[in-house]
Amino acid sequence: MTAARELLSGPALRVAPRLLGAVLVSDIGGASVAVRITEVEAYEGAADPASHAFRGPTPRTAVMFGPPGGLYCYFTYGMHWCANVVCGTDGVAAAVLLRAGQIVEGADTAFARRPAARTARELARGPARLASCLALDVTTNGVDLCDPASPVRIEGVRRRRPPRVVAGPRVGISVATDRPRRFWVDGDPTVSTFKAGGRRAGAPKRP
DNA sequence: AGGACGATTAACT
DNA sequence: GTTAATCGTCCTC
Repeated sequence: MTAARELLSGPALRVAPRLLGAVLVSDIGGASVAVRITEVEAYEGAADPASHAFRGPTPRTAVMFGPPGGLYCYFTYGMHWCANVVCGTDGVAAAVLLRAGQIVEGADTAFARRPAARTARELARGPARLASCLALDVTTNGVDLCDPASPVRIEGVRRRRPPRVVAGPRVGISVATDRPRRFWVDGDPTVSTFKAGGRRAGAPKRP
């Protein structure tokens, strides 16, 4: 196994903070776009009711049950794609959702793919925005991020989490809030706005 | 075969 | 602060 894949293998809670600062590179449609990851979320498999893999493997979640280093892309809300890095080993479904990042290469292409973006910092601020900047969709589902021949690759995965990492609750999730599973680079302007527990910013749910 | 809903975003008031 | 857009997936007949 390659060193990079080794670093991507293991429980999502351990791999997730490691991805902060790593760079995802996409070579699609003749253009190269790269994003430095600034915000992620950990999704475990059977033990995590918020995970797509919670109810066992399906055609959609097959990649999540595959080898670590895979790219799991899924379609949501009838219009958006989001992307995960698969990290589970031995048939255990686990993945890290890529929530936000800073475009470090191919900004012109990213702007062309995201006409609504007015500034560079909002290009990849949010999981669906990040995916669209890199043209991640059904055609990239399951690609091996550790294969130099892949159209999408990951570089610079660290052995330990970088400095200034903060943890908190996942976004858009109202179950399994027992512990923080979202990690981001503190103070980074590309990190998405915080929305806890399945509702928009505001007071926590009261019984 | 039918229907509810979502790991979201953009555009509103 | 609120809400529409829009459709694949999965659960329930």
